[in-house]
Amino acid sequence: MNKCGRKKYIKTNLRQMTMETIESQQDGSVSDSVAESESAHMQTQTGQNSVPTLAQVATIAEKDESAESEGVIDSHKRREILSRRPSYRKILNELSSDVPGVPKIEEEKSEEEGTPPNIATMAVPTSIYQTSTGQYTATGDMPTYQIRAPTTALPQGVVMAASPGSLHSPQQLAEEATRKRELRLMKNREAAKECRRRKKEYVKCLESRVAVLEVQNKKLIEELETLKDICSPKTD
DNA sequence: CTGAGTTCACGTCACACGAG
DNA sequence: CTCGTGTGACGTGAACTCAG
Repeated sequence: MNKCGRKKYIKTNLRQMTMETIESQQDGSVSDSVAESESAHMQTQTGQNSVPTLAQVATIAEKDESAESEGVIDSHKRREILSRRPSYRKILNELSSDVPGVPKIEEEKSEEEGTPPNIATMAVPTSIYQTSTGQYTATGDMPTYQIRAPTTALPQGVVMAASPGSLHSPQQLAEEATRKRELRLMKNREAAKECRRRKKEYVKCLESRVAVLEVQNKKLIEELETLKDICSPKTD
């Protein structure tokens, strides 16, 4: 518990710092160009994933003090700023159109398994699911939509759609609402997993691109030095 | 060994955005 | 306009590392 508290403290402050950086970058001119957005986006990414150094943490602590004196900063405003950035997939796909070496992130859905596309999100989970209300396994206290859903490729929403005419009593309506919510949560769960996978892929792509560009840069510098040597007058 | 710090993966919520 | 999807943000737990 304390662990988490501390961790949250650091994480939250780091995030805040990152956001402040973004805000200061975009200050006055909310970026409408892709390039600007990209840089801001990248900062967030690295900010989120990198480890704060001691100095950073110290800075964070200082910032936190001032932040406390200011009170709670409008998180909605930050959200707005952050959410206007293009998704990393868009960025990468734009990059890939410019740079041939950069692969696109497509909705391949691991086609090597040869599974129909609509099965991907529907793969009936055999592992334990965790919800905010507790845990339930595939064999245990499963949500109704999983129990009833046959293992077909049909989306569960379709499978479980109750005939509209049969939903009259408040209880049935409540059940339907719960079922819809569970379904949405399950889909979102899967979507989040897929999203993280793509994000990792995206980061790897960027890292490899950096490596390539560094090599390229090094070569160009060497070439420049060589040319300088050739062109420079050999007096002395 | 233990506590603190870090990293990673996950589930959920909120929201933007595109399709119909 | 509504709905479904993608993704950033957030909170959490587990696993790992490391200094004392």
